[in-house]
Amino acid sequence: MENHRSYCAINLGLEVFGDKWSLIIIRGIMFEGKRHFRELLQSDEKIASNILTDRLAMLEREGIITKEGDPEHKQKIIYSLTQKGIDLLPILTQVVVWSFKYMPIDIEVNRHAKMVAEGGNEMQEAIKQQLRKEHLKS
Amino acid sequence: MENHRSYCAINLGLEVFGDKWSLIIIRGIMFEGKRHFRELLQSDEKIASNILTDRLAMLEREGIITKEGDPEHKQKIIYSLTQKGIDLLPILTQVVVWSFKYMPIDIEVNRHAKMVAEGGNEMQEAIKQQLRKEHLKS
DNA sequence: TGCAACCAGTTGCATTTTACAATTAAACAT
DNA sequence: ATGTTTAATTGTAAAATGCAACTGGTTGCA
Repeated sequence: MENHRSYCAINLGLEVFGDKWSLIIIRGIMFEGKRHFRELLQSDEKIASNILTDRLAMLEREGIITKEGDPEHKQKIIYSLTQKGIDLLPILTQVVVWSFKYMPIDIEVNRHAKMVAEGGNEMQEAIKQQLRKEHLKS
Repeated sequence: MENHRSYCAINLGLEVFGDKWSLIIIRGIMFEGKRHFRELLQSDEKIASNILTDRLAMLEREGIITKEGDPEHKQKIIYSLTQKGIDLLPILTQVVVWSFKYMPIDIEVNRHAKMVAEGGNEMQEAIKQQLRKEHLKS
């Protein structure tokens, strides 16, 4: 049996990704095409390798990502999003929209984010479809 | 000068509300009509009073809430959302939508959340308008 | 075959944050 | 006057995070 702080919808979501790193990792996989540990380690925010290990395990446990060996490179591991992970896109998108309105955004650094934020629902659906193609094996 | 981990839009948002408590507090003010310290302390998730104090100060510093003395009760303090705080509604809404799809939601506990999640854009606009009326003095 | 570089972590330890419980000072109600 | 309510504060233990070094295997290349 799992132990939740409460069964409020907002809380249940926050229990999974309500921390400083989880959505940063999802961003890397979702928007920056990162699929390997080493790539995710290289973010501007400088996540520590033990924290990255911990969060990847948690995200896998929660069914948001999957891991598998890279058939081309026996020492590499490929991280993929599940549908549950892909469905975090609307949350990420709204974070971007809010930050564009209120935070000191570097427009150059956030070209792609700006596109997502301004692209509306059709842009999101296009991205989701692309992600399904690249991440879901079925 | 502020010290940001990075100037990525997603990161800048997470630096403000990317933790286990900030959005729980916003939820209390936004959806449960809580305006006093004591009310916010009474959530199901049982936030500790020192953490609540800390987060309220942070949210005020970030311009997401304001505090003012209650004219009716000199020992009470009223917490209000700013427009920046009200604009967190779409993020909260998407968290609710995601949790309804993937987490073990207690439907009874989340009647209001379900309404928000299913209400679409017009529902959100109605809520925003109501919040502006109750929280913004202008 | 030998060797350096690469990969996904792991380990140990210091620092920071959070949790928990008790306490406080001012304001208020009776 | 006295007890209650309010928004906190304080002290301390526990947990999470940050940091740097290290590991055991893999790969590319000479």
